[in-house]
Amino acid sequence: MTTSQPKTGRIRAQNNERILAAAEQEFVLHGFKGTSMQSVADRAGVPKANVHYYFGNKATLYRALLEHIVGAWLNIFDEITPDSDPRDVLEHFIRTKVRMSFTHPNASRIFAMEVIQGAPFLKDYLSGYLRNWVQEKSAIMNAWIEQGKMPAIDPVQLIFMIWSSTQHYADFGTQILEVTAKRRFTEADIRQAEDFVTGMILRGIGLPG
Amino acid sequence: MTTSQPKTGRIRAQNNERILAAAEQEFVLHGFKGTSMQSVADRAGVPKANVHYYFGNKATLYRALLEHIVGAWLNIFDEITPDSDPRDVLEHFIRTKVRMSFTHPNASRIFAMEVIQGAPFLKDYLSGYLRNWVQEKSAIMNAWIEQGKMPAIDPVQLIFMIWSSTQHYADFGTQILEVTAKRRFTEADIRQAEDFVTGMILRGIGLPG
DNA sequence: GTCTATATCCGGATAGAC
DNA sequence: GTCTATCCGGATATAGAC
Repeated sequence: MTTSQPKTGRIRAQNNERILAAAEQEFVLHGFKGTSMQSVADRAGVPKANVHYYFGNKATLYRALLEHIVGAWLNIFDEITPDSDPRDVLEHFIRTKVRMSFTHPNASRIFAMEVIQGAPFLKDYLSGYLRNWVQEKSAIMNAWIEQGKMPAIDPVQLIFMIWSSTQHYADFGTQILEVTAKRRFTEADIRQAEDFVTGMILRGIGLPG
Repeated sequence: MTTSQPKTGRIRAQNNERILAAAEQEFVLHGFKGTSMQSVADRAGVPKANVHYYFGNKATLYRALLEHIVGAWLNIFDEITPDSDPRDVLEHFIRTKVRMSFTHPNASRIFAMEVIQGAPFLKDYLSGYLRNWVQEKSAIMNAWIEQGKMPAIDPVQLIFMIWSSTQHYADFGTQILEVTAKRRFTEADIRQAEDFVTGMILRGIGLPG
């Protein structure tokens, strides 16, 4: 027979996905050290040896996951230019980040745990790419301020505040659910969070809608 | 002195402290599952068996640490009354929380990791004490709003935003240091963060200084 | 490519000497 | 009260059958 097995890596790609998805769950629940390859394999529905076959070892699997997450992150680090309207750009950025916190909470959580533990795998990313990104965006915001399109607000502090208040809905989602006595979030909850954070920050800057 | 050995548990109290301090470091760095009793013992400078002698098992040690942290937390959950001035109370609360993030970052980090992982040890605390606390404070803020002392802002969302933007300096301290290319935080950094967060939130509410 | 069986090591917990 | 020696379950990783 030519073969009943697709010669290319269709099964491979499928297993790769299954393992990464399972790893995401396990790493969120138990952290890097606390996660066992066996639990990842069980959740993915494959033998443990296959996880090693696909990813070699635990550190490589974890790194692959982080890269996957950071990669998706960078896509919403959209194009802001000095000619943009501050209110439009910031509102779009905030709403996107809030929504992502609700739709992809585990990505945010794994990133948060990595940073809380001292970013042993992501130090280079933080001091390299991310630092550069912050400097670029800060420069643009300072241009806005000089052009009188926005009051004088420290751009770096502003970026930290946007990150923290938006990611909170992912990282502390458990706390929010418990405190508000909900079982899960609805579309209305997402809208409410979006509106609240957007409103607070734009008024805080001095750019009310 | 009559004896060179204190007869009471002075050594015991001392060892207790050393072990708890070591545990705090280890749990922050490696999480609950990832922390070994051996590493805690090594950091505390005592044999591993002594950690078991003092705390029985890992879960009990971890619980003792969480209680210690949450206990310190509750003290700044100060007395807010309907007669208080919103601006004064909120400013005091925000400044205190920002400062605590810089002075006791590990407490915040352990709490954050616990919540991110689904709060397996703290669910009762979140759905019990903390939910109640949020309801109380929300009721007071709603009273302020009815009295016209403050614009109509959702108190629950406001509390989440204060938590997130203040704790960020502890939980994501590593990221902030890397992005700003600093080795550690100074008193000036703390003041700047305090002023920024206080200003943003008070203006966001509609209560500028 | 896939999975079973296993080598090797580490972690939690305790027994028992001092 | 303190610490050494040890038990045992479980984890990473791999060898080798299929």
